[in-house]
Amino acid sequence: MGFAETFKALSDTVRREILILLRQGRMSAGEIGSHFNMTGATISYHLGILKKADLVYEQREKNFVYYELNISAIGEVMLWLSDLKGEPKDGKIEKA
Amino acid sequence: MGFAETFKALSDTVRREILILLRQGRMSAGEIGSHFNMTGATISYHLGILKKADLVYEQREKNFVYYELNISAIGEVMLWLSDLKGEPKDGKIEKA
DNA sequence: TTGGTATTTAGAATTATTTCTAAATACTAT
DNA sequence: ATAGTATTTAGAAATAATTCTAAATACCAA
Repeated sequence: MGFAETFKALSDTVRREILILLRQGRMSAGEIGSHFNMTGATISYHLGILKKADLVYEQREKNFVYYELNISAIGEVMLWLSDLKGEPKDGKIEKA
Repeated sequence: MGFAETFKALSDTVRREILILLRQGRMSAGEIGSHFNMTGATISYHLGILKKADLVYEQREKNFVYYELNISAIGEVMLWLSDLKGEPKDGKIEKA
């Protein structure tokens, strides 16, 4: 999975807003873009980063591309954080 | 708090490794640096970013600066993620 | 096929991030 | 006060990220 990619994806405000939009359900690239004051090319760039981070996946239908939240990837990030919060365990090896 | 700053801080591998080191308890800047193959100046730069993101706080003693995890900031990130996932915020679980 | 809509890719400009060296600051101890 | 240790700051170089315009791809409909 790669936490670097995942946290990097989450570190951009536009991308976090895209994820929040997708809480309501899947949405086409165009509809996502209509919520922002940026070109479709830029939105496509951000969607690509979210997809590479596995935070969303896409479904192609007709000539639309729909994006949807990948809940389980979010769960993995939460696990990493909860482990960070947890009590120190001797000898435990952590992956960054 | 600012999630942009927080996720940006978490998006760098060195900084995530620093946080994992700090699970064991507070550590001076120098000791943190000794775990990495980078100059003290670079470590200081990363510590500054973690501090601005509120992920760590510092305690000055003698001529050492100790850094410590800020657990509650990690909790806030987890809340944001759990909200994205659509989980109930309390223990309240609604059943039909 | 031709044209239209949806989306992505390529390339370039701008800005941000990471890292270093060198210098500065802060504190300790003699 | 002087020297020594710990850490940060400043400035510069290299790399990465974000955004745009223009062009390309993909798919549908007549």
